[in-house]
Amino acid sequence: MAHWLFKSEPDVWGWDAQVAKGAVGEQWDGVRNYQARNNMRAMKLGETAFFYHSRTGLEIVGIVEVCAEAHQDTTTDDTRWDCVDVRAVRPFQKPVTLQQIKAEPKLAKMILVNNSRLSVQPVTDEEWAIICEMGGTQP
DNA sequence: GCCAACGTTGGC
DNA sequence: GCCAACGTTGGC
Repeated sequence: MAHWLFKSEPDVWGWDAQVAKGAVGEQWDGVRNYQARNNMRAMKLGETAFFYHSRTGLEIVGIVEVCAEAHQDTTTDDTRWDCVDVRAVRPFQKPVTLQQIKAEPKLAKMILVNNSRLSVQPVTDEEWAIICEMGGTQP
């Protein structure tokens, strides 16, 4: 199973808001970038992803899972834009900061480090395992 | 709040 | 099809 990473500004949509949605989850709407959209289209039900707080958090705070595969983003009539639904799975015991990620040589290839502007991105199995360990949670 | 990096738009 | 202009993102 593939792994992913979602970014959001916590002021707009943060981990707490995601948790409040419970098992039903919520669509990851508002993405208006083809690369990010294509990544969401590639997601399969049950695949897991990191939840990253950008701009005012700069840390990975928990894990979400895909609970509905790609469908039309209902916040727009523009049929180009799809999104998946995600629900919170569990928080990290300890958030993993961008600084920590940058300080770990094995994570130097992460898109998060090299293309900070892509809001939905793939994560390799190795990166997934390392970051889960850093966050004190099961992969 | 600033500004570099990036993606998109639109005139030619 | 090119590329300058513009808008947005996100780390600092």
